[in-house]
Parts: sequence; structure tokens; C-alpha cells
Amino acid sequence: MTIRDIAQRCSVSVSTVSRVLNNHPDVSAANREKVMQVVRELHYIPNNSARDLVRPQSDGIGLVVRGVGNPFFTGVIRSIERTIEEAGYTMVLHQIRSGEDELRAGAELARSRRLLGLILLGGCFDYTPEQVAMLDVPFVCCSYTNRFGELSEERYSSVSIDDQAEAYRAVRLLLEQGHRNIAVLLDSIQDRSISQLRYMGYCRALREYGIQPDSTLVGETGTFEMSAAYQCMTRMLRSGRDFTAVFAIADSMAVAAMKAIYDSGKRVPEDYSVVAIDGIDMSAYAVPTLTTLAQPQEEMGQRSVQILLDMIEGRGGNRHVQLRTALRTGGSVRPLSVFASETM
Amino acid sequence: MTIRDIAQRCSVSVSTVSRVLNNHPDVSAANREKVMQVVRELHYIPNNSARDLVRPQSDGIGLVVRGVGNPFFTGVIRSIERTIEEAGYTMVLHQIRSGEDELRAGAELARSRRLLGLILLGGCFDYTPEQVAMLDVPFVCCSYTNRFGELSEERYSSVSIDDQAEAYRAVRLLLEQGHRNIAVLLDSIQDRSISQLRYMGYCRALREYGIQPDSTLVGETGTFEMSAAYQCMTRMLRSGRDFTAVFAIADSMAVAAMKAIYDSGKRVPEDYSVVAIDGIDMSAYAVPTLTTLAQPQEEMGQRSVQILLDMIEGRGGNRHVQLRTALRTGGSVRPLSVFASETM
DNA sequence: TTGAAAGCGCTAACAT
DNA sequence: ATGTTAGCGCTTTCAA
Repeated sequence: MTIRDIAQRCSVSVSTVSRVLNNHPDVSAANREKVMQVVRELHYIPNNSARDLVRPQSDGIGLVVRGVGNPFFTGVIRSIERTIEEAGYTMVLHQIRSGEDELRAGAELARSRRLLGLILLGGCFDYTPEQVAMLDVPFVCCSYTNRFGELSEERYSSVSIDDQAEAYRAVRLLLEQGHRNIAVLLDSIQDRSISQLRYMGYCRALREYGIQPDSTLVGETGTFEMSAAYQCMTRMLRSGRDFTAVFAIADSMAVAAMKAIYDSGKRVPEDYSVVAIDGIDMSAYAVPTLTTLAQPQEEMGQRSVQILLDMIEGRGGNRHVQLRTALRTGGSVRPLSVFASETM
Repeated sequence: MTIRDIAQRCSVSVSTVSRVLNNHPDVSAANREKVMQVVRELHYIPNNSARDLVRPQSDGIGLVVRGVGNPFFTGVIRSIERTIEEAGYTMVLHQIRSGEDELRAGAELARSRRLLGLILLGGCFDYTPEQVAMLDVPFVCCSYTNRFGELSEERYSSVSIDDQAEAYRAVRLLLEQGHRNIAVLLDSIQDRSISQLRYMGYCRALREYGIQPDSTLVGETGTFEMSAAYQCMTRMLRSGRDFTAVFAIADSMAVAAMKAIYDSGKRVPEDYSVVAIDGIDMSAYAVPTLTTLAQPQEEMGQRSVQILLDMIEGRGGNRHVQLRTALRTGGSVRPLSVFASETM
């Protein structure tokens, strides 16, 4: 069923049908009504591929999201969507799985839908100039920035936190409370991404306190699944390795870790202090509330859209914005008592 | 940049370029190499709209998901994706927001991408035959079924739990432990959807025990947000209305409710028992672990795909599968002691 | 106000 | 092995 079928049924030309469908003014009321009627009757649905193909440009802004169920993203996505709509544009959301290349996916999306620009959410940290050249629309990396690739700053925009510095700050929180044996829970030490950066911050904080990072205190889960963090934490607790605090690079991991601690008969924060980075909803409802450095999800989304629109509307070029986290104090951290430290 | 540009640069015809791009065998090695080179050099990206337009049919199966951050869906989506891939098809994921019409969105997607079929995840419960007529491909409703619309069973397929019966079962769990004053936490009493059905199951269980549902024990949050459930629970606790147990229609609500109880100085399950329906990851890491009727996410996805493929491959027509939940016993329920009930 | 026709970028006959 | 060409379904000039 195409626009031609409608046209024939109505004994008008396809252009008339097209005009009706697109709310163009210059159609007689009679024809308009006739077309509408048949459209409803026949349940005509337009083919958007054909529309996209012929439309010179859309008002669409693409949002390429890596990882379907990431709870941190949902807040950011909402913020991005709202900001885009308020500015009078349309958001086109495209999810990709972890294995896919977001640059490629974004490039295809932008071309197929004739988008004005792209926001990449949760991408990877090592683009090359080669890869970026695929994109012929402005784009901004949201929640991350290019730390490991050889890409000059003028070639892209980003809105992110300073992962290393924030991890440093989180671990200092523990150090300042007297903790010295601090375990870390992360996805992978060398993922050339968030895990790696936050791990570097962890190491830096320790070294500053004269502590040599100890590999037996590093829990690599290999994924961001809560079950993996739970198992990893359980293993570390059973290993007999002494520690009094845990730094998790993500809230979700921290929540699972707290549960592992609880199930092993210990308490947070009495036996173990826990801090993390992210500030997702869930961790505010953990018992005790997780103490975490909350990323400004709302602002992250807004700023990303603003930068992109500035470029689209010719107000400016590539920019890099670094946002700070906000300490959300929960009940998962407490000072290491003298007694506790003596028994270590 | 189009396929023509590539062709010109290579001094070959567009068909040769197309053949290379689509891995057709009958191209000379020299030409193939030449084309590939230029494609890389110029960072050519094909226009998928044009491809979709011309391709007679794809191997794509559409998955229309309502609600971006719903944690219950992520497990189902993963299962659907795996099953589709294993069967040699391709999943095309399309997220819509709560306000949108999933039937319309599905119909547009199916037409534009020439999909073979559609799976609707988390849609609404009241389709009319009119609406369904938009779809000219087979489809299955995953996780819900048409309870409120006047749509005959042969017109669509579904895989779901019996929401009313499962809610009934959950509330009986509490009743059998001696609880009589049972609060319910839900989105809306009349959403013509899951909230309403589960509420009906709640009422039926109460009545069977000779208890008249009491509106002061109904917490309507108006959303599935955890914050709303938290606030609602806090309000009910402060209201002074006596109750010893809570039935939440979703795990996420239950987790927030448990936190509200904890923050009000009470304990789960000592002071309040809590049960829910869903079985999402998060609630397994709550303290105490939430006792819940877990929906079989994995199986739900698999069965949905199977039914759809049966229709696509001509093995069968519309079918309706009702799955049972599995009781995941946590630590959030305990018998109401004689003492406790006497003090009420 | 309406219709005829060109063409968006691509694939797949069909011809060579 | 390669090129020519006819569309896919739609929007939009341009003429009438």
C-alpha cells in the first residue's frame, strides 16, 4: 500500500495525496477530506525510508547510546530528550550493543535520516582521526572524552567528568577517614575507558598517601553486571585479604558489593566503608544509602545539546566541558576507628 | 557522497561499486580492491534509507519497547535479541516514550524497514481491531495481553503472565502468614494496564479472606519512579493507618518502599512484610532480599520470538502463551506474630 | 487548486 | 566481469 494506491482510490494525483499528508494548505477541502477518509479506511502508513530519502534535511538530532540497560544513562537520556524538544528539534534515539562501533552506527544514522548532528552516549575513549572522518555532522561525546586515542581537541566536542580526578577524590574520602587498605571494584584495569581512568585515580590517591597499590585488592569483574560485582566481592571477602573499605567505580557495583558484605555477615559501614561514582537512583534506595560522587546527569544532557546546537546553528565550534560530581553523602562510609585499625 | 561519487573516482559503474559493497562474487579482484580503497579513503557510508527502499524484504524483526529505563525489560530484550540472532534473523530495536502509540510506531517501522514481524514489549492493554489493522506483519505482545480492548484472540499473539492471578498469589502469600492489613503500592488503579490488573488480583485475595479493600491502604504513585514510591510509602507510614504488610506491583517500587520503611525507623520484615512481582536484578541486592514473584524474563523473550518465527515461517497462526512466575524467596516476609497483631 | 515528472541513493535485473 | 537502466515510495518543483 503506497501513496499511489491512495491517489487512485481518490481519483487524484499522488501530489495531492502528499500535500494532504504533509498538511500543505493548497488543497481543496473536498479533496482533503476524501484523501483523509481513504487513508484511514485503508490504514495507510507512510514509508519513512522514502521520506528520508527525498527530504533535503530533517530537524533530527541523533542520540547513539551504547548499552541498553545502563541505569546511569536513563537520566541523561531524559535530559537530552527534553532539551532537544524544547529547542524545537527532534531526537532520534539509536541503541547499539557493547560490541558495535558507535561512530559507524552514528554515521549511518546521520546519513540515512539526514540528521543535523549527533550525541554519543557512553562511547569509547580511543577514537582515531580516521574513524571520526566518517562523520560529516557535528557531534558531541556525552559522559566521556577521548583520553586514549590520538584525536586533537578541535575535532570533536565532549561533556564529561574528569574520571581520574573524581576517582581520586572518592578514594581520598576514604583515606581521610583513616582507611588504608582499600579494595577497588572495576570492570577491567585496561579497558581504555572509564574503568581504567578511575583505576588510575584510585592508584594516585593511594600513592599520595604512601600506599603501594596492591593487586590482591583489585576486583576485576569483566562486566558491569551486578552479579559479577557480587561474586567478586564475595571472593575478596573470603580470600582473607584485609581491607576496611571499598571503592567501586560504579554505583551498581557498589550496591552489589554492599549486599555481598551483608550476606557474609559483615556490616556497612561498621565493618566496611563503601564509596562509588555515579549517583544513580537505585543507590539512593540501598540500605544504607550509598555515599557516592553523583554525576550531574541533568546538566550533562543539557550541556551536550547546547554545544551541539551551537555548532548546528553556527554559533560556535567544538568545545569541551568538564563537569564536577556532587558528593551525595549516604551512610556507607565511616571513620576507621583506632581499634579496628589496630586489629588489622 | 554517494555510490556514484565512488563509481566516478574508480572509473567503474555504480553497479560494480554496489556489488563490492554487498560482497557479490562477480567482481574482478582489481576492481574490488580499487573500490574498497576509495571507499575507505573517502569515508563513504551507505544510505540505509535508500537500501531499505529498494530491498524487497529484510531479515529484520522489529522490537518496539515502551519506556526507556525499565529494568524489567532489559533482561527480556537480551533474551529476545539472542533468540532472534540464533535463528539467523536481525533485531531492529525501537524505543518509544510512554506517550507514543506503539502500534503506529511499529507499523511505520515495519513498513520503512520492510520487517518480517514485530514484537511489542510493554505496550498497552486495550487495542481495538481498528488499530491493529495498521499492521500488515505478524506481531506478538510480550509481557502483556489485550485485557481491556475488544480484540479477538485470533487477531494477535501474546506471551505474558496472568497479572491478576499472580497478584492474587502474591497477596495470598501475605494473608497466609497472618497479615490482614495489607497496603498496596501501584501506579494507577485504572490504567487499563498492569497496575489495574494486579490491583484486581489484590482485591480478590482480600475478599476471599473476608476483607473489604480499603482505599486508605492504596498507594497510587502515578508513575513507576522509585522516588514516587518512596514518597508514597513515607506518607502512608506517617498517616497512622495500621498495616503490617505491603504488596507492591513492581519490584522497583518495593525496593523504594523498603527504604522508606527503614528510614522511618521501622524494619523489614520485623515491622512490615513486603512482596512484589517482577524479579528484576536490583531487588535481589536489596537488604533484605525482596521476596517476589519473578517473571520468567528469559523464557518470555524466547517464546515471543518462537511464536513470531512460527508465523513468519508459516508454521502456525496467532497463539497466546501464559507463563507462570517463580517465587523468589527473599527475606522481606515473615509471619505476623500473635503479639504484633494484638497490638494493632 | 491540481497534475506530471524529476530525482533522492541504492539494488538488481538485463544486456553486453 | 561489467555497464545500463528501471524502479523502490516519496516530496517537490514546474506547468497548467
